[in-house]
Amino acid sequence: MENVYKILSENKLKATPQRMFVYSLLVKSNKHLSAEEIYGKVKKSMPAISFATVYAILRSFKEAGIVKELRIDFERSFFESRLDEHHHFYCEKCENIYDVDIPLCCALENKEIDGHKIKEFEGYFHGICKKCNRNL
Amino acid sequence: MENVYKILSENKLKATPQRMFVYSLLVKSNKHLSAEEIYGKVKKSMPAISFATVYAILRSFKEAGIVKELRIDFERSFFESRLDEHHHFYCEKCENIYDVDIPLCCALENKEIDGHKIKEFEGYFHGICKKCNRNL
DNA sequence: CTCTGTGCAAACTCTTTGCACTACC
DNA sequence: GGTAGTGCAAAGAGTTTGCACAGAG
Repeated sequence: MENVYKILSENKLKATPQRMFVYSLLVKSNKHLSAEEIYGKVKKSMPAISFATVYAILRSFKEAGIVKELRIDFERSFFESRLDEHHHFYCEKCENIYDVDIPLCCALENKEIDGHKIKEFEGYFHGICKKCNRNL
Repeated sequence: MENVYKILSENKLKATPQRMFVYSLLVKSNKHLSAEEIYGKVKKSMPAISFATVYAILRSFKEAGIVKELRIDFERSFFESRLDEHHHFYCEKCENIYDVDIPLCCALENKEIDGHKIKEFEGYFHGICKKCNRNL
């Protein structure tokens, strides 16, 4: 995980054990984790950690631009370490979030829409996932 | 507004003055309103209304499928009465939300992605709007 | 007349803040 | 050593709930 150390340092983030752990989690799990899930996982290794710290860490990551916050669910935020453009599918049955890797190109030709300058784009699909469809 | 009465009734929603008012608001303003904005506007005409009622009304509308809830902002939900597929642009400067009416077709060919069945799709753009760009 | 909707206050969830202590750099 | 990060408890924002009363059908 000296790689994690490097990423944090390069982004001017003090590489504390807590931060290293949280960032590794996000990279390894390669999924969308909620603050609560992160807290739960970190707590196993570092029982003293608090929710406030988890939130502080996630915020610092977000500000440094090394994680993204998603509001797919109406109740809580999810965080992911993937930074490249991709989209999300939310299954209304199992409530899982899947990455969607197709290009939704058409709109982004010149990074502009109705004169507004686009910095980011995310597509959000909503429906029933493959697995749940089979089990119907 | 006898039209509003009809829409509510058709959707098995008791047409109370509060509901008629809230629904008219959403249709007329033709924008994305937060619960707080709605509450503020309704209160002018019906000072006795409470937040709980606004939320109850919005929830009933959502369940009946006559409004949609958007989570564009990380802090609060917005509600809109437009039901057709369209997308949203969020300006990080003025925090305004603009409708985007281009088709983001490619993905939706057969209403399916990676085997997952798509019911809804929304594209979310994030950047600096035309107006704010001019004022930079 | 009945049953759903409304209004109020209090509860709940997720997230943030203030402050003292700790530990990276 | 100095400053930024951590841990704790308490506060804050948005939203929901429980319950009694009111009013739409």
